[in-house]
Amino acid sequence: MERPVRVRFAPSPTGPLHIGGVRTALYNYLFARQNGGTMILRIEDTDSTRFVPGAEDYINEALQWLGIGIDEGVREGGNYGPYKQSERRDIYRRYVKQLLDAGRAYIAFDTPEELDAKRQQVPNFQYDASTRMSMRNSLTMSAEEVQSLIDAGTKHVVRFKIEPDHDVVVDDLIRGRVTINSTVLDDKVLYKSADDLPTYHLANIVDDHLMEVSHVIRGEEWLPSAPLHVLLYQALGWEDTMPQFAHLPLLLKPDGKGKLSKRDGDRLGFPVFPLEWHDPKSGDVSSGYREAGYLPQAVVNFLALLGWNPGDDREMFTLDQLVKEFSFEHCSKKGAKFDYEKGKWFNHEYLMNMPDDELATVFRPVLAQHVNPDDFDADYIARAVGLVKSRMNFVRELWDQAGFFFVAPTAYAEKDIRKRWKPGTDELMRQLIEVLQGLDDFSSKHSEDVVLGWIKEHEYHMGNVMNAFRLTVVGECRGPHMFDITELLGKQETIARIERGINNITPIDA
RNA sequence: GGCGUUAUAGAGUAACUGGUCAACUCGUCGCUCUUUCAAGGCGAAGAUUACGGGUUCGAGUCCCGUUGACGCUACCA
Repeated sequence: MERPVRVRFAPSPTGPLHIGGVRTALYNYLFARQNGGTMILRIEDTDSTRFVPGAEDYINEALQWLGIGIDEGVREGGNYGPYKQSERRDIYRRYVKQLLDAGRAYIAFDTPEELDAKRQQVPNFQYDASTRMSMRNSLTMSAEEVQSLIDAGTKHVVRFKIEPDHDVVVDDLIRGRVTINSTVLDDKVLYKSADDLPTYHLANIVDDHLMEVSHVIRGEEWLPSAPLHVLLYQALGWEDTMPQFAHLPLLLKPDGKGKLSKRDGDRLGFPVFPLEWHDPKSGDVSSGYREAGYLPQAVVNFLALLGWNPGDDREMFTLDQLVKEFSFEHCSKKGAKFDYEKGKWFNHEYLMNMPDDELATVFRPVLAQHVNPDDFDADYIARAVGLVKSRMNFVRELWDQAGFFFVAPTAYAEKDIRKRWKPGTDELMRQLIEVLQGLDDFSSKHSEDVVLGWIKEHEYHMGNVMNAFRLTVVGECRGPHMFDITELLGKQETIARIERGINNITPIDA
């Protein structure tokens, strides 16, 4: 009964991959890797009306960025292709015919308009055993009549014929045994007339069977249709190899109610997509985690913990560690409100723990927006970044914190001038230049000793001197340890900045 | 409306098959370090475990009911 583990992530190319979809992909990947199994990427493009160009590439790029590797798919190939549903029409037709021949499905001629009208006049109308005999279908018409309509090119769909009053059981790896009575299920359309393609339900079951999928790991929104899928497996005679199901809790809006959506990102100011997305139709741009300065490891770690836990207090995990630790037993059943603040914290942690030279590499593109990075030594950039990394959550914020290492201040914070630059401060700074000028060793430790000694000797006010000093060098009163800054800047540049400050800063009367 | 899922501090989660003051992280607030801003360290506030019954010596953990939330209810996935 033990089958090789084969799982699939099966998104629709109807837009950018949603962050909730990313998590589903991640869990599939973790489970596959953990069991030495295969991760399949199947493109479910059976809704031709919602197809969005570029969406498929986006999915591939996003998964790649996050390190979620695919073993079989449109790009990767494999022995179970094609991996795009629109290229599997003939396969689906074969099984629709099988169902039709076996009397498990039937042809229906009711138009969408007729169905709408029916739903208008009959409250809670459902196309099922109780109503199907009053509709226009192959169950209520003669074979000749049906054939002639088909020959005349009349649009029609194929519906699954559900026998009422059967308890359908779904054994879910996360939720346990779920039982639904077949009476509440409707005769789902399996094959659409509109675009000559199957619906999700049929395509899904056929593909999962043919691709020998062992575990279906998907969002909770599919739980209500899982019984239908079980019935389909039975009708097709595939019950013995039916995959095991695991329905994941949904990602909810951080504040209010409902599923996390694209709009929440716009409204609350955080990305809900892994990568930036330019909508080809509307031209709208949606922000992405990558562009916002997130590290893929941080996004993966953050997402993994939304709906799963290791069973203890640990929360920092690499992808490989997650592969080892993941389990359905520790998946939560409750929808998780999207906690963006915690996401920021994860990114902060990852950034903090990154070696300075690596951080400098990620920072380079941001730096290039302001100066030419080649004008600076790689080591210089790394050290500058290392000094400020504790005070940011995103790579782009590195410029706000470390910009003064690359461009001398041209403006000075008014608030700080008001507080720290009094009449006479310029004279103090001239003396400071003298002191610094005399230093042969400009290291942080040594210059600190000397300058502090000088301040004590003259009984100057420590805060006033140091902050005025900082003002000339940084442009405002914030940043890392003062002498770490001057060590990196060097003697010449430090003194030049003090001089510039003396010439450009004038006291503001309170 | 129907069906299903679900319910532990503001948020994410712990608490093995019922047994010490319900734990951890994020966030919030305070203190500390410091020449500044962070980080770090220390600490605080915050939960009658949705509500109501029951079983039991004992229930967040078991049973019944109620309510809320979420999902599905398309020729969308």
